[in-house]
Amino acid sequence: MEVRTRFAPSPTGYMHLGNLRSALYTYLFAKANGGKFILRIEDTDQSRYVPGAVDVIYRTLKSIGMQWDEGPDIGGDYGPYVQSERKNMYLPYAEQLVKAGKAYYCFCTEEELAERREQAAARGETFKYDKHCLHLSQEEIQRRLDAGEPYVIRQNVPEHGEASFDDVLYGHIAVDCSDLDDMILIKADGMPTYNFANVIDDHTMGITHVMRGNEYLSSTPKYNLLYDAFGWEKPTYIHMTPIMRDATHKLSKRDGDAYFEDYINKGYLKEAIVNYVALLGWNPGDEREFFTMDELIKAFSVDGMSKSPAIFDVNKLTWMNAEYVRRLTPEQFTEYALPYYKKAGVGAEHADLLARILQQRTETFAQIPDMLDFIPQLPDYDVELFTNKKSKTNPEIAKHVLEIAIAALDALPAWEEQPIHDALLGLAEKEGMKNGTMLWPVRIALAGKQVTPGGAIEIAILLGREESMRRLKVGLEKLA
RNA sequence: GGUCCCGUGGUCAAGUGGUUAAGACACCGCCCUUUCACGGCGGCUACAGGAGUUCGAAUCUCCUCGGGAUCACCA
Repeated sequence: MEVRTRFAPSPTGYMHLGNLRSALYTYLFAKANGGKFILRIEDTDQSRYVPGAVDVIYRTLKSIGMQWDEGPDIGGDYGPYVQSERKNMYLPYAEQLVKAGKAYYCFCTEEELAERREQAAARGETFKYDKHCLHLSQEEIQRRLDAGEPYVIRQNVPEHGEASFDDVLYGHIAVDCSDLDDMILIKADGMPTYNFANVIDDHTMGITHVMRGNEYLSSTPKYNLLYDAFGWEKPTYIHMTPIMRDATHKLSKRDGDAYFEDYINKGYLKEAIVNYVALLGWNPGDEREFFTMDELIKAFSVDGMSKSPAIFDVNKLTWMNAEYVRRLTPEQFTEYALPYYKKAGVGAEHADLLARILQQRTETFAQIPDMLDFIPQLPDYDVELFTNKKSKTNPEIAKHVLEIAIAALDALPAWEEQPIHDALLGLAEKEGMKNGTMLWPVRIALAGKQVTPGGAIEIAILLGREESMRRLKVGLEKLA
């Protein structure tokens, strides 16, 4: 039988990393088994409607290479794929259950329920619906229905016995039916509850493997009761762990860094995010850490999925992103970096050089403006910077170095890397000093900061002859 | 609170009765070096606790503790 999995997000306008990972595993599982990956939009809660939110889902999934085989935009044999367009499918199924005695009409109002719930709480008990309306006579039910009284349809959970299901990861999970509540299937407005809609949708769409968040672990036995009531074949269940912010909290929107978009905006590469997230809660069984989408499909297996939640470590994501950045071609690097050069006020005329010095030290592209901040304007720096033990420099030595460096550079016919390099290093040799002793003061004078991407020579090129000479002289003045 | 799930270093994790308990990130040190970074080498740190079963337990069982989920006419 062909494997069919589904990703069923609510359109909120953002792609939560936890959802992204669930979608990814769901996709990988389908593809690893030669199956189909279906996209279903769960938009029944119109109060949460966000314009354009569905497009965010489409765009994000597509951009990371997760193409669905059936979905709202491309159709398929099991449509419609938007839940709000399926809304009149559910009631008949519920009525079928009522006829079979597996569900029943309930006329208890929300107010009554709330009151009984309060009373139960006062006694320190957990409220459970008492099947009051199950015992209504056929005549009374019909009379109240005819009278147009509002009603819901509830699942009739057996009073005794066991409800259970088998999860690929968690194994056999069983609960006593007496612990289960008669959950509402159809609401007073005629719409299905999420739980019911899910069962119906998954079955009618031929979903063979239901992969979803861990939070459904405790309600799944009830779902299986429904499958049994219908006489349907149950899907295989695979419940997935959440991504955590720390040991006790899920990654949530309140943290401001729970969304895929957050990281894109911070200058992370989408491939790195996907790669990292894939490894949070799954491992390939070998030492590999870097995967393209195709490689993930080949390597993916449920065996590698973790049963315990994983804490999101931005440190490791950043490391992985840096690895991806280094693997870019210089041209690709420049393409990504360009907006950040602009932000820094740095032109792209030395793009090759910039890529050469920046690529090895860029963890996220958002770091670039800070790294280049000294280029548009010389920072106001302290002479203390000319002192460096390892390079064996101090203000006195620096003064001498700058004097001879200015003379030597001034005499250069061309402002190019090789001549500058030869001039400066030649000078160091002639003076009998370490290269560092020669180059430290020059770099400090050129950049006005202690840490720079690239060395004195690269910076001289980036600044150009005129600005470089000016800055060297400013440095000399500071030392006078 | 009831029910269910989870528990190997700071983090991700390998491990399925016999291992010096992998590896990666982070951290620390050294080397390289034109600062930083990259790169190379090395180091630190873990089986939640307790009973059992067994010749032998991170691995099996039970209890305790810790954490999470769920108990809606929300999805």
